[in-house]
Amino acid sequence: MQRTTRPYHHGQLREALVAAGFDLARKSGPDAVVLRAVSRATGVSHNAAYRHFVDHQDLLNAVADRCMRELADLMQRRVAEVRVRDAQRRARAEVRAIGRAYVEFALAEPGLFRTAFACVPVEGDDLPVDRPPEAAQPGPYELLSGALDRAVEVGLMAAERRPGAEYAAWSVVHGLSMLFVEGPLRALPAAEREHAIDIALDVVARGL
Amino acid sequence: MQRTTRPYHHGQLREALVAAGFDLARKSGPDAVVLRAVSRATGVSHNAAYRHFVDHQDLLNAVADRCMRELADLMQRRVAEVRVRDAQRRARAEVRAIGRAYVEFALAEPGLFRTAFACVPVEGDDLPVDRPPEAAQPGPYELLSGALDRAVEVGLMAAERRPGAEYAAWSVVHGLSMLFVEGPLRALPAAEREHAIDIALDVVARGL
DNA sequence: TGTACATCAGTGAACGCGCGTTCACTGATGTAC
DNA sequence: TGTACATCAGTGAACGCGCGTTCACTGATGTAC
Repeated sequence: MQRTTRPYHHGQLREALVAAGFDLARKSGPDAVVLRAVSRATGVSHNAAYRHFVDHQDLLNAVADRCMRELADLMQRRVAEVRVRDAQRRARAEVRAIGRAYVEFALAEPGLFRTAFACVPVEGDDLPVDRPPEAAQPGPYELLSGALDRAVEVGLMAAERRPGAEYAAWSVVHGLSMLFVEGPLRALPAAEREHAIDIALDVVARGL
Repeated sequence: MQRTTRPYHHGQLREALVAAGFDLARKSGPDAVVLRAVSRATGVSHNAAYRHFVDHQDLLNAVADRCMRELADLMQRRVAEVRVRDAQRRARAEVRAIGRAYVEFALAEPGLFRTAFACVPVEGDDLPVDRPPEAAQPGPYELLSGALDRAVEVGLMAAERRPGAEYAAWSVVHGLSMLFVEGPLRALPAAEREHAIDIALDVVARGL
């Protein structure tokens, strides 16, 4: 791939720009994902990007999408690691793994986490145009909903408790993440932080 | 106060600048609280502010403090409105009022809410220097902790559940606020949103 | 009561920065004949 | 197989913007004598 003399036509410029934006987001959060810096990092003039994105916002959306996908990937990986036989205990472990993965991601990759939520297309809104390939992959919300559905199927959770449960679960992990990543709890010692996360997840698990 | 010819010395410039910043924050969030706009709104040259703040950051901190105080005020007002005799039910209603007030504030004043958390001094960190007058007033965290303490005193909540309970409660309301104010749920219809809030608060109440 | 003077609280012009965006352009590529 | 030409994907210079911050300054105020 890496040639000594880069050809005039890059060939994968869009992907390269998004990747560069992703790196910038990881290091410094959403505000660092600016057109000029992204072009600079890709080694391309700063308006080449306009061949692939209509806008700065358009680029930021693409980067945010990738951050969101990264979060979903971690959640799926953590769910796949669950090694429990008993169906009910398994369902419980999976929901918990999803919640923990959410917070784990936020703490391990604050820049990506903040970028993922910096400029998301609104949930449930009709997507702008055709984007079937990546829309097919389940996002964090779908993963959580699926896990809760399984908890009901398996008898772990009462069916009448199911509607709206995802909002409660999502809120706790999102709140924990925000408070620890960029909120007033960001300086809490790691041990105390882990304890707080455990307690919060317990409370929700008990409430559901 | 309002004289036709403003005297050269403003007299209350610091307060006036913070007030202008507060208005800007209310309308357009933390990013709108910039030195020049604040000075402009106050009718003063854009570096007069340097007589009262060392920095742009310093000004933003002062505005954020005021936003946080506004949030705490609403919480206190909502708690004061609770009209329940029975001690246990009262404690429960107060905790709930605090949680609801938090989300209510975020939804009614998204700009102030975001500003309050845009650049908060870290919780538990030793405050920069001498600021005894406003440090005396209880912040949102203190109000919540107090309400939970009362729930234990009154026998509503088991004492062994108390440690860390504020993290769980805070996380839910903060998560709800973030998801609805600037997160992926910001376009949820109001009715569904209220329902989601109720359910999430129920879940936590049951879990505690 | 008057006055010199230090100090405080503003002003106005200017600097440099990085940004998004637009313009006219050039180099590379694909395709119809 | 060759060639004209439309189209695509980059370049480089420039514009205008608003910002934070600094500089030398001036007007107002308080205080020692």
